[in-house]
Amino acid sequence: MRAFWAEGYDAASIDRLCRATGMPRASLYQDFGGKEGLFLAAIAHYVDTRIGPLADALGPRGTLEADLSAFFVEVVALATGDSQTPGCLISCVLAEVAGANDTFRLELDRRFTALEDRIAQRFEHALASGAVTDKRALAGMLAAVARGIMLRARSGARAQDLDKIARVAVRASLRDLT
Amino acid sequence: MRAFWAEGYDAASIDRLCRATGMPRASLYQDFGGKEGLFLAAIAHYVDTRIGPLADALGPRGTLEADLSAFFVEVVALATGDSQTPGCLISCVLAEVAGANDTFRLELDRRFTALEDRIAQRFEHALASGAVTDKRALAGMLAAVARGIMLRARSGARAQDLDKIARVAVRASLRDLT
DNA sequence: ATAAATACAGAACGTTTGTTCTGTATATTG
DNA sequence: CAATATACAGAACAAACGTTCTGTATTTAT
Repeated sequence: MRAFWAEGYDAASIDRLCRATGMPRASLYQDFGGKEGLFLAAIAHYVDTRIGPLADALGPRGTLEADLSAFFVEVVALATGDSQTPGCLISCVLAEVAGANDTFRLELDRRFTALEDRIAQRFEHALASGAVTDKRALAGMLAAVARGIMLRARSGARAQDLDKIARVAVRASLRDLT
Repeated sequence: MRAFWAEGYDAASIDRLCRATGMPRASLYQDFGGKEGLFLAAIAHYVDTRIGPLADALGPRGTLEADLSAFFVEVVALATGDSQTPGCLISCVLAEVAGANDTFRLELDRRFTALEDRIAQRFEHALASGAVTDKRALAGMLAAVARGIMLRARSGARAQDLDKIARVAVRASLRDLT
């Protein structure tokens, strides 16, 4: 997972992946069927271990504002926490290979949709069902900000600057609700 | 440019690039020095022909709201206009290879910063200099939304849904200004 | 027209790629 | 303990990679 994350899909060679996982080539092909299968397994592991906590921060635990802020704290931490793996495996790596590979494009769509659903669900909990705002569009907007933050981290942006962006997004989206 | 955009950096082979450009291999190496140089030239051409019009839409031409809306119309059009090249060459392709290549990471940072500067400049024009809002953070937030839209288009999202996200972002950011 | 320089098509280079195969060691099971 | 299956390390594979080279057209400039 970390090899794909740091270097990208094509640049991470089977040799390197074997060394990184401590896995013999034969077992890798036995267990995952090939590079594509290994990559999809890495994505699944990434979602379990990295995106999971991030979605959990949405709660509901506290106020809507507190939960959204906590979510973005996790986003920035994931994007900048390890200097060897800046950005997001899904937004920065899967998104590239999704251009020419239908399997990967569908996987990307599934993972993107899942996060938006999770954010929209938090809004459903917080707001009267008759609220004027389109909750799915609002969730999509916040997910877009999160992904933009991931991309910006890939270019080496400081966590402090990304935090500012996140705070603006949370405040603006809350004002949009009224 | 379109070959890199559609297939990604590594997947676009020199053979394919020669066929796509109608350029002999020797001339390609003569004029661009190699694959990296050709890719950087493709990025520059992309900025000139695709990002330029998008930045021009920011004006100032009309009201702040009208100019921001026009900007996002261009963003969505660029992201979804050609089904063979979904998303953004910079946000979807350059961002991946930036993980393992310092030249590309610096290039990514330069291009990202340039767009944020352009958006911030539009805010400087519209707002009293003493306004409470951090214009750079607000510009960074809108740039993040634009890049999130580019990513979402890479997964096959419909232009109609991306437009909704853009409208929410414009409205929320304007409310944040007061 | 003649000389110098550039442009070109394609073969050739050595690597590296993803994948499969071979033989041996290690577990597992009855 | 014996028989069978699994796991392993590394060789071997054809294919594709980025890059360089060779010889021949084509253009440019005097």
